[in-house]
Formats: sequence, structure tokens, C-alpha cells
Amino acid sequence: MVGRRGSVSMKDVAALAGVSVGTVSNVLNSPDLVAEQTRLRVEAAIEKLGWVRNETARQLRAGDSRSIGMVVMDIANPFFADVVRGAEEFLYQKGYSVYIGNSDQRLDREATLLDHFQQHRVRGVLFASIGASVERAARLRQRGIPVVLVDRAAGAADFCSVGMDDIEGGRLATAHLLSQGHRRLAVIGGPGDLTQVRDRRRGANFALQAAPEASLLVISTELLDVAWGRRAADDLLLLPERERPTAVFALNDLLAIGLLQGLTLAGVRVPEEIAIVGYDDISFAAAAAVPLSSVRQPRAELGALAAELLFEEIRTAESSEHHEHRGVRMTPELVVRQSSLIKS
Amino acid sequence: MVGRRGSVSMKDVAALAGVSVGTVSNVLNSPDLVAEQTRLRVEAAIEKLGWVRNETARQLRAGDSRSIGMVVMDIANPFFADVVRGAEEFLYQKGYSVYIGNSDQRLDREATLLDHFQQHRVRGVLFASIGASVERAARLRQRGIPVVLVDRAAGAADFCSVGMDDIEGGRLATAHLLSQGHRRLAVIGGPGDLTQVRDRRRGANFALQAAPEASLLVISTELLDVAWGRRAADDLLLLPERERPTAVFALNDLLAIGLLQGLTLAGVRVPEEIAIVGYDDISFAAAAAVPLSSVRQPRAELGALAAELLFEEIRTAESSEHHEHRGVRMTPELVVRQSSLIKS
DNA sequence: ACTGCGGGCTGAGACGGTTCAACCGCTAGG
DNA sequence: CCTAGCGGTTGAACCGTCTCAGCCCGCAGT
Repeated sequence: MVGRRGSVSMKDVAALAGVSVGTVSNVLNSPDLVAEQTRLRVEAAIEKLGWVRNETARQLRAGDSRSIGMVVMDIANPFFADVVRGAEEFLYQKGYSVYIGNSDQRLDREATLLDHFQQHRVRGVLFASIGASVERAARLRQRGIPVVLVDRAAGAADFCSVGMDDIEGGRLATAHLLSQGHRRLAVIGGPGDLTQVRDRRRGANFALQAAPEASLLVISTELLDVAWGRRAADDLLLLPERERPTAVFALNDLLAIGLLQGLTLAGVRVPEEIAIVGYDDISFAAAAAVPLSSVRQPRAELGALAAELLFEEIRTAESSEHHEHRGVRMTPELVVRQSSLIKS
Repeated sequence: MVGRRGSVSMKDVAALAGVSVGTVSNVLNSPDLVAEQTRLRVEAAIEKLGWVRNETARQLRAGDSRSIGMVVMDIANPFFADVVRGAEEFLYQKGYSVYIGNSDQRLDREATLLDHFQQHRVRGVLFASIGASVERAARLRQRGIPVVLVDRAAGAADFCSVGMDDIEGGRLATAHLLSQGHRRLAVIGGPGDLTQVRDRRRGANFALQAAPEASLLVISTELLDVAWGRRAADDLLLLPERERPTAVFALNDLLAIGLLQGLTLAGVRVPEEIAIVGYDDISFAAAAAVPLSSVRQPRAELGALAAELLFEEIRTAESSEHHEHRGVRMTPELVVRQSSLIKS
């Protein structure tokens, strides 16, 4: 016999196997309590009826959800897509299901998503929040739902968080250009109030301290896209050749690509006359007209690490151990390609 | 008082408002059955306790889930990322939550994901399956879970499905090149057993019927990536100039970009000597060294439409109306840019 | 005064699992 | 012979919400 909704329940399995529902439950959750023979009978019944455990009911009674909620700003952004992949991979392996939501950088969407997650009693949340709404996260945590902040300043000391070390990334790119013998450098990108922009610039300055005789020209852009990269090229071309930088650090790859196009169009050869390093190592960087050196961020690893921190926090909460919040910064890596190499 | 797990339940709300739990439930689900004054008291209690409905329990009792499962091959692929966005947007608006899973084109992952979804008793599934495993989908449907196939041949008549009209896309691209006066054409891409490849080529041939004097050279590649595009460029360059095609239809943008690079490196000007049209209109197409004409697929719309079909199937199932499965093909659109324009 | 009626509310089952105290039959030990 | 212990199983309580039959009460109609 089956339930009114046509779905098979444990009761049906129990009946067919000639045992009580308690025993069926034990077969699933504590198989070693059940006699081999009985277990086989129950398993056969499950197989025969095609029964699938109702996770909803399990969760209601057992009280521990096996879902994780994840909020990202934009799943169509390759950066977040990779972060999601990394996190998802880890969590599925641990037996969790993942709810994913786009916030579109809108606060109300963010709120709605967190509401959904709360209603579903997710076991934890990975939160790539746009700026301000950390209080919401705090409220979640207060209700016993651990939250890990993704790609955020670890400033909020009462959360675990993972982020990228943009200062180190800026330093890497700039140090590489210096090591290639360049002394007139430029950094292009903006706007300056983005933490990423600020940190990468800071890293550049940091690297420059090792070469006091070098100069750094800062060109600010309003956006980090191809069009602004082209404009930056024009800016450079206006300079008299002897003042013109011989190497440029572009704060992301789109800028770098725009720059490359602008320079090439004007007949300036890359890297012979101007070397370029980008940032992000988007998949197209390697395929640009001149393969682009770039600072690679371990995106999938970032996601996986965030998931791991969340998992750890959940684990400690369950065993009511003490949990120390950790803010991890991952270090980016420089990928050198043709656009910044002096030919020998 | 609150439950042992620290979470507030309807019972607590009822106690504080001085009513029964039944009334609290009515406030939520049938407010018009409740006297205004009582309603306000209950709402105040909810607010004060910060109660959030336990969706898990609701679903168990009410029997209707408000989650949708979605399987994609690779969320990091921009194509699917956009499809997901479109679907998610629609479903959230309808009050559904969305579980997302990457299959990585692996059958076992696909199976695991569908298992999870089944355990969570999702209300429906959006399934971008890699080839063969339609039987799994069939089993789901058989258990009352509607499934809509995404980006699949609508061949399986017993499912709703959405896909792209690749034949039309191929026709569009080729007709455009013909209209620009080209008569020696080439189509590059492969492998030939991908439906997408086959259909786009078929569309190209279809367009050619309108210009019997034109010729079409087919260059096959093993993959649809930049490297193979470069090789195809070499192939073209081996031809004596008077036999060489003056226009190329590349079956995706990565090929087109590789081709563009190969030709440019060899000093062949695009579009003056060889015109190029790509496919997919990836975000980089517009930013290539020569902005690339391309066939754009309405990716987000594809996702939204899939979601809509699923929603519709769910609705009819609930009202036990008859449901006619629909296979929808969306038509792509040609975006003309510099790479295929004769300068005048 | 009695009946009928309807708005407003209550309270007791479900829903499908998990969990745990209790029980059963049986063997080993005293 | 009695008790203790043990592997194996049972059955009922419970998780938080929805639903629905039924109750209470005040009012209109006769």
C-alpha cells in the first residue's frame, strides 16, 4: 500500500519486510544494530518498492539540516562561478545539498535569499555579500546558523571569512615588472574606493620601495572594463615617448585587454615597447592577441576553503566545542606570459 | 519558552498571543478567517519573537514542496551561468527556492544530484543533461516530479524541453556572409557528432541553396577552442590565394578568435581579405582585436523559458488539468560587428 | 424562549521519519 | 533455579506545521 500522494513511505517498506518502522530506520542509520538477515530483507523491500527517504521528514525530527545556503553577487561572473564550483564540490562530498542564490548586488534580494534559507533551516550559509549587510548575517548566526563571509575583508572578527590577498597580488605584478628591468611604471584602474583596487595599488607601491629610482604613474578609471582600457591607452600615447612608462600593471584583465588593443592599434608593440600585466587570469587572458601575463586568483580553492571553514564551524558547534573564528587570506599567483617578457 | 534547539515555534507565538496554534496558522495561510484584532496580536507576537516559519515542517504536512532542483553541466561555463540566472530569477519570483548542482558531465554525479533532489522532494527539476541519461529523468517524472529538459533535442516527446535553433543560427550567419557578396565560403568546427555542430552546418548548407554559384569549404576540428582556431587559420593559408575562401563561419567564438589571431599574425587583414562570423556572442567577442560578428543565443531567456514551462507543468499537475508537453526552440540572433563588414 | 446561522476560534489528528525505553528470548554465571 | 546480560526488535512519543470537524457565542427570525 502506498500513501495518498502516491509516494512510498517507510511504513510500506516495514510492512513488506515484516518488521517495524523502527527497524527500517535502524537499517539506514545504525546498520550494525540490525541482524544481517533482517537487514537484507529490509534492503530488498526498499529496492523493490523504490523507496526514497523523505529528507524533509528526517530533518524535521532529527533537527539537523543537510543543506547549505550560498549567496553570491552574480553567478554569471566567472569569478563567482568558480568560487561556487569549488564550494559546491566540497559540500556535496560531505553530503550536503546546496541552495544557491544571486543577489544581483541588491540588498532586498539578499534579504529575501537569507529569509528563504532561514525558512529551510539550512545548516550554514556561505555569504558573498556586497558591502554593508553584515548585520543580517549576524542575525542568522545569532539563531544558530553559522555564516562564513566570502571574498570579504576579514574585518568582522566574529565571523569566519576567506578573501584574496590583493596587496600581495599587486606586489607580485609590480615586482615582476621591476625584475624585467622596467623603471618607468604605470598602474591603471579604478574606482579607488573599491577595496580590491586600493589594495592592489598599495601592493604596487610596496614593491616599488625596493627600487627607489623607479617611478609610478597612476591612471584612474571609472570602471574595470575594456573600454576604459582603451582610453588608458590613449592617455599613455599622449605622453612624450621619453616619459612614457615602459610597463603597465592593469588592475584587471579587461582593462589589460583594452589597453593591449589600444596600443596595438597605434602601432606600439607589446611587450617590446610597453609590457603589460593584468589581473584575474580570466580564461581569455591566455588567448589574447599577445598572451597576457596576469595575477591568478585561486577561485575554486577560495570556494572550497570557505566551505571547509563552514564545515568546521558546523562540526564544532555540533560537538559544542569552542570555535575560534578564522579570517583566511589566500595568496594569488603570477602567471607570466608573453605580454610582459623581454625577448632575449 | 522556546524549543530545545533554541528555535522559536508556532507554539511559542500562540502562547504569547493568547491563541491556539491553529489560529496562528490561519493568520499565515487564510488571514481572512481571522478577526482583525486577533491577527494584529498574532503578528505582533511573531515580530516580537522573531519567529520564522519552518518550511520543512510545512512541507511535510502540506505535502507540496517549494523547491526546484536544477542540474547543469558546468556552472562555470558562461552559457550555463546565464541560463541558470534566467531560470532562477523566474523561479524566485514565483516563490520557489532553487537547488543547483554541477554534473561535470559525469553520469554518476548526475545520478547523485537527482537522488538528492528526490530526497528533498523538490517540486520539479530543470535538467541540462549530457546526452544519455533521459531514463533517469523518466523515473523522476514517473514519481510525480515534472522534469523540463534544457538545451536538449526536443526528441523525447514525453518531456517539455527548450533548446536553441542551431539550424537557424547557421543559416543566419551564412546568409549574412552571402549578402556581403562573398561566394567562396568556409565553415570551421567540430566534432561532427555534436548536435550543435551538425545543426549549424546544416543551417549553413540551407542558406547556400539561395546562391548556387557559391562554394562551401568544410574544415573539421576536434575541439571548439582557440588552439584549433589557429590551426584552421594555417589550413586556410595553405590554399592558393585565388581558391582561398573570402569568408569564414566559425562554429563558436573561441574558434573565431583563434582564427582571427592566426590570420592577423600572417598579415591577412580581417575583414578586408577574410571576413569572420562566430557563434555564441561571448562577452569577449565584442572586445576582440577586430570586434567579432557573432550569433547570439538568448541564454537567460532560455533559462527563464525552461522555468516557465516547468512552472506551467506543475500548475496543471496540481489542478489535474491535462498537460501537453511542449518542445520549444528559441531562435538565435545575428550580431553584426566589424569582422564581417565590407568597408564602404 | 427556541431555533438557525455564521463568524471566530480551538484541538486533535495527520505528515514521515528518528529515537529511546522497554521487552523478548536466550545463554552464561553463581 | 534465579539473575544478569545481551543482541535484536518493537512501539510510542515527538519534531513543527496544516487542516478540518466541531464548539462557543451573539444575533436575527418566528
